[in-house]
Amino acid sequence: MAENNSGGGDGGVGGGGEVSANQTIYINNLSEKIKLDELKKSLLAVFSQFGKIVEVLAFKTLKHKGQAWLVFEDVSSATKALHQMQGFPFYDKPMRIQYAKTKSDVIAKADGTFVPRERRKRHEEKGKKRKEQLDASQAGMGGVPAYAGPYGSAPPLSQIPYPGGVKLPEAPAPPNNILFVQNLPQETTPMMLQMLFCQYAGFKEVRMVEAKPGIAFVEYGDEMQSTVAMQELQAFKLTPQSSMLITYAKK
DNA sequence: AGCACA
Repeated sequence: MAENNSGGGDGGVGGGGEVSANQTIYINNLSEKIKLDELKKSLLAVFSQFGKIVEVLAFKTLKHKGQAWLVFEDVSSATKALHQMQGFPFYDKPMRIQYAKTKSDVIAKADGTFVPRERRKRHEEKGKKRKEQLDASQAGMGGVPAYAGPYGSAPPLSQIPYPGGVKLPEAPAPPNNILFVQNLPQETTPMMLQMLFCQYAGFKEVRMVEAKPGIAFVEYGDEMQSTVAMQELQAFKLTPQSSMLITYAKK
């Protein structure tokens, strides 16, 4: 009888340093040319499919550009996102995704373990090589009252309307009824795409471009309908190694 | 490359 490891390690042997599972994923190799606000909205748009997102953090400082933290409500969502979106071409650069090294403040505040940073920063110490088991993580935190609904006051980020797609700022196509699909595997046929896109209301037709393999146009009746299809199929994998990238077509 | 909490 095989015993499943319940929630513990997946068998992945990471190439780099290993970090344990976290509700927050750390993304780097992001384009640094994108405005922060757009970057965060686009990340939200593409990652909401994996579960509720509590917060998206990104910064412009030298040390932190090209990186973002995405806080999921559940670890399982973070795990799905990490595996499925690994290497996903985002603004023409493949995302590199890891679990964040530490718990996000918003999560710590929710579970009552939040410690203000001014105190944390002074806790740097060197020279101790001895291991000691000091994690009394179950110790009751007497001082901090935990709210019943910490997420209730947070804005429901995952419900923010889709901002306008994952696309380069120099090619800003306004929302319209035609979708531009990129990063399709070589073997994609119009029939495959039709099967996929015809599930959504207003579907009219799919056109592939023979001169340029890997892309397609999908037309809907109006932009509301194309937007729904875009949101549902964003990052859909026709093969395990390629996620499709959907934007609005340029007119 | 780079792990924070605007």
